[in-house]
Amino acid sequence: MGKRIVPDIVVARLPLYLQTLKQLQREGEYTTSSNGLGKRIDISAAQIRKDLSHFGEFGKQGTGYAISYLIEQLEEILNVNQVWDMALVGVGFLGHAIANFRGFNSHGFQVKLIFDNNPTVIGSNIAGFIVQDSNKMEEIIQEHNVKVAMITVDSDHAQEVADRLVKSGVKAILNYAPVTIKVPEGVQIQYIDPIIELQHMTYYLD
Amino acid sequence: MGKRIVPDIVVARLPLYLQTLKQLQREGEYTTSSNGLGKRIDISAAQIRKDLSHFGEFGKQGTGYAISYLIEQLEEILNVNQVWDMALVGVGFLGHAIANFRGFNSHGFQVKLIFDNNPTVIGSNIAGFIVQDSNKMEEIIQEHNVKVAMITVDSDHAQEVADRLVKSGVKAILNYAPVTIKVPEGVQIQYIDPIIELQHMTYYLD
DNA sequence: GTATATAAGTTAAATTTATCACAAAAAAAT
DNA sequence: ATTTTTTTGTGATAAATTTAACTTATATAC
Repeated sequence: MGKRIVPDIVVARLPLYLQTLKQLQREGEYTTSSNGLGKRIDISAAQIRKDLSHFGEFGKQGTGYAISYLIEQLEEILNVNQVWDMALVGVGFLGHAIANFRGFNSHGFQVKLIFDNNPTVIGSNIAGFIVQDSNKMEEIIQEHNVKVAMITVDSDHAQEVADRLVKSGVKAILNYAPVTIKVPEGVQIQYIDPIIELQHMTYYLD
Repeated sequence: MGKRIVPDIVVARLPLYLQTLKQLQREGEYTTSSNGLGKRIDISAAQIRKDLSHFGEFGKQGTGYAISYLIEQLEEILNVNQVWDMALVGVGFLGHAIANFRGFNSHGFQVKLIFDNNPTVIGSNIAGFIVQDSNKMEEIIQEHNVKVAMITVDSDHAQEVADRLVKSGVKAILNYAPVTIKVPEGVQIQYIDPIIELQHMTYYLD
């Protein structure tokens, strides 16, 4: 039946389900239920079942879900039954931390290219990668057919970098710069911004 | 009329409005409109007006919003017309990056305490702070009356650290560990997890 | 001075999202 | 072997959220 249109808010919850299933698996569990899974992450059992029902039938009445099977299925749905090469643009403290993060690999991603425009860091080795000149970004990204990128440059340069990434064929951008970026239709963008999250919380504090 | 109950989804958008208004201000603008603001961040003008209407009347027909005034008001609503001291627990690469991040200060936050359990880093100086022994976390956090904390320890220790933070009086936790954490009623929690965001995007890629 | 354009705040409508409740199926208990 | 319990997937219902439309006010153009 192909990929029907699924609400984005549903898609956004799938990675959390996947993460939690993997954790259950690490804890030695083999099966779980919409109820058991939901308790873990404070999501109702009905919602989990409804969400999954957009993609097929993965459970069994009376027993629930076979964890390894549901993981497989979710990985396929989310297209992480493969490893996406990523480009990282900007190697300040944050870029450094991301380059050295060992958590991507087992979840469908790996850093492949690192860029910066600062001559003092270009050519240096970070987490096993030679930092490349961001002037050659378009060329190198195209050559390596990289489709996913992370931006950790400062706010003033984030839009320009994003534009160049898009030109190079990048289709998904994770932006750490605290600024909204415009991308064309068909290019995905997500934001990571601690200040946004902190201010969201302080609303509820006195 | 006090603080009526405002949908959390509305509250979640306010920090983005604030961020964008500050940016407009840096660009030299003095006024904006729901339309102008919305265009920047791909949110409809009606939604911005509706969101703001939960908190009062901040604009003027015909002209729109005075940026500096709206910034002031949003800062008050979000309780960032003050500076919140923060504790940072865990000083790996990521903790390092956060400790050195210069962006918190102008948005209502500052790192005040840094903790780790690794004897080789305890006592060392990071971004001007002496890393403290996490065994003394409760005591020191209470003493400094810190209400906001960031967790950058590994997944296996995140819940335990969160529990101890809560015991110490922390009321808002920003968790960077890729695991869901349980906190009691009245304690705020938010997550930052690049893998979740990346997988959300790869759903839409082929 | 009058007409036109801009734009907030709000009420109503439309849409989206989440919950509920139940039939069907499997497993466990008696 | 039958009853009870667990649990899925789903259609119906309820709730939440967004959009649209409208009234009022201000500013600008003529």
